[in-house]
Amino acid sequence: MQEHEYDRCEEQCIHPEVVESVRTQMLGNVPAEELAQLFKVLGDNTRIRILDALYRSELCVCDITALLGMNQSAVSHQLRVLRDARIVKSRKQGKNVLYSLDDEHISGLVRMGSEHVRELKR
Amino acid sequence: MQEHEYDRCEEQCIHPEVVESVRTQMLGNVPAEELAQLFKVLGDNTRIRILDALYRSELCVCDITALLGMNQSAVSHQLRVLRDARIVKSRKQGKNVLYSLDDEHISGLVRMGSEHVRELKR
DNA sequence: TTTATATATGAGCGATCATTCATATGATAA
DNA sequence: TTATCATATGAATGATCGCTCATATATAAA
Repeated sequence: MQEHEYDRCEEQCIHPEVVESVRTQMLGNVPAEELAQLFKVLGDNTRIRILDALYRSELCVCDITALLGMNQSAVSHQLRVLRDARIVKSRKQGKNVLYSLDDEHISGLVRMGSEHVRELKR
Repeated sequence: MQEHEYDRCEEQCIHPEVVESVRTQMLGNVPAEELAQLFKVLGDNTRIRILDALYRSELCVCDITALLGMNQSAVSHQLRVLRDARIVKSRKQGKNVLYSLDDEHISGLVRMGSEHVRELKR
């Protein structure tokens, strides 16, 4: 018996059956990467504050800039990241560009995340 | 009338009433930062794959290492990040350390995020 | 005890990213 | 047209972050 070999972590890991079973159930590489990418976009303080604001109302860039108290260029750069991820959408109105949330899943994610954060406090 | 001043974007922004109303509703700085921090932790391919695996079964470090096909040190470093964020918990069993999800909100977030990603495909 | 194995961790490196500055674009007003 | 204003964007920079390598700790077996 080469049970010695089967127990080596480097090659076979400790629980080969469990590992094989989990492997067949797991997300593919592409969906996992896309999911990570979505969370990465949500994982920034400035972008969260923008989404929190847009959750309350459609806003133009300079309203957002005033709300966050930061540089207009920085806000526009982050809006572009959110737009590219199709988390927000925009429409033009005269000289202004009005932004709003693009998807109801996003407010759901923010709400559920907030709940988790609140839980941790206790 | 100094409407000129009130319309300047730099100081007053375009829609002062909307901005004031939104400002009173928004998350405080601390909760917003905590929320961003949570999403930041979820926003990495390796960590998403670990959570996806742990969602299926409690696993020891070397099972996870085998599943992801990567270096044990890298896995341990990411497990520490997840543990610090209280997204996973661990228990010792002999020489092994078994990891599992710490909170039901996390699987909810992953499920909702996956839905969003799936929506975008269409 | 000594040896082997599972996991954790610090330092260093390269890559990514958020912000700033300067400037470009696009639209309105004069 | 020209001037002004709202927004977008490229380049540069400093900070953050994930991975690797080496090593430390801890448990179990010999």
